[in-house]
Amino acid sequence: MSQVDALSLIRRGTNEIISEEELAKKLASGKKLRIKLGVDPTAPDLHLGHSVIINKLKVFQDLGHQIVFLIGDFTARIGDPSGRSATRPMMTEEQIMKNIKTYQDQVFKILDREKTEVVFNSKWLNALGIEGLLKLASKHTVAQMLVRDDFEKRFKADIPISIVEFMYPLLQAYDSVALQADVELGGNDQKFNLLLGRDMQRDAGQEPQVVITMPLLVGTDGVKKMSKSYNNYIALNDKPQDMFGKLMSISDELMMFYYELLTQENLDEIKQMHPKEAKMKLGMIIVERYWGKEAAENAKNEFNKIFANKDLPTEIEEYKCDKDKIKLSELLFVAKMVSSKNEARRLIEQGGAKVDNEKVTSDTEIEIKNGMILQAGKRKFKKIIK
RNA sequence: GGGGGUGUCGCAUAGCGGUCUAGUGCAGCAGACUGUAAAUCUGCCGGACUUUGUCCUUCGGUGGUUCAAAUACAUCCGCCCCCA
Repeated sequence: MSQVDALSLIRRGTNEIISEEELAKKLASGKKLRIKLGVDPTAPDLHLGHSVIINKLKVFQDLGHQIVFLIGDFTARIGDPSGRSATRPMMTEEQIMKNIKTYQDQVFKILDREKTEVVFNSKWLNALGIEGLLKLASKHTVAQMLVRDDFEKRFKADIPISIVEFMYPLLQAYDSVALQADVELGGNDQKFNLLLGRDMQRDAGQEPQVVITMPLLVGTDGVKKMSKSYNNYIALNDKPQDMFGKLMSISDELMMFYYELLTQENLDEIKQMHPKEAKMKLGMIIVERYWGKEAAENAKNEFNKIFANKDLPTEIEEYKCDKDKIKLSELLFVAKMVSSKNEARRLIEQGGAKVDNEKVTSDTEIEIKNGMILQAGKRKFKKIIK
């Protein structure tokens, strides 16, 4: 592949490349470049938002460069006290190890494991010691840190910023030095930290890394960035059907962004399609990527079955009930279809509860029949067995 | 170390002795409409029950004042600002 092609492939969907000339130069050197992505294993799973960057790593990997997947086990252990919430409880070693495992499982659905270098930043950060840390800190000023947009906003709004948060960018930048990264990828919100890596590498006498930022993927609500804490995310290990269903629930407008950031499809062609068809196709592409073609087909068929034809799902979770008669609200509650009996009563009053596809609008005692189907809202089903 | 603020239902805000389970917005849930879209509209949105009413539990923690406290007081904790 020519260098120009490679560059345009890399450029696709990116937010910013700092700088393109440097990247072109690095590519031209013919050297196998070291491409860094750092992730703190603070959440148990990755979602489509993360996958935007991982897909970009894949592009580099296919071009023959060395992917360095950095797991921030050290930084996770300290616990990033993000935003206004009080200090987050530190994560236990056990949690971190578990998260690391799932992270790897998910990342290697996209990347080639054999060709990926996995590193842990505790290796050099533990060795750094207080002296090393202070040395890093001494080269940077509070004013520099406050340049960072979110720090500045929070500072002005009198929202606390912990000292540890100030240290974070330093540690992340130091990771780049330790790894001698040629390129580092990150979300748009990481720009400051990534740039700091350049400075620190320069100080250390290294050639500064090229920084590539990717736009943040907007969550399924269509407003906020995709994040577990906003509960607007599609996890990479979501079941095929959930994944498909969540993708179908996004707005048409958002769908185009997803196409742009998550696929290689020709956007003009997609615009010609009926929105529903286009969304179906998107669902297929994404689900197939993580679960295979067969699972994707099944997810699509199941979707049509339940929502378009209003049929029952093929597989329904069972709940064993040993009573003969039970109040409907009670049953909904004990079968864990609602979180409280009041919620069950509300559901019933509003016509969201169905027994064997018959709407039940009063909370009466019902007879338990083996194999009867209980439905709460549009998407929750349980089969009651005796 | 001194001074001044502030802490309310998932989030943001209102309430500043009884009418407070607490108003509003966002989020969430259900229904209608649909393409399970989105937008819109309607209802709900602490828990329990012998359910049109009753009881229990919330306004950072604790303790007291009062017939009565989210509201006033004391104290502790967290956070912010100013001075040093």
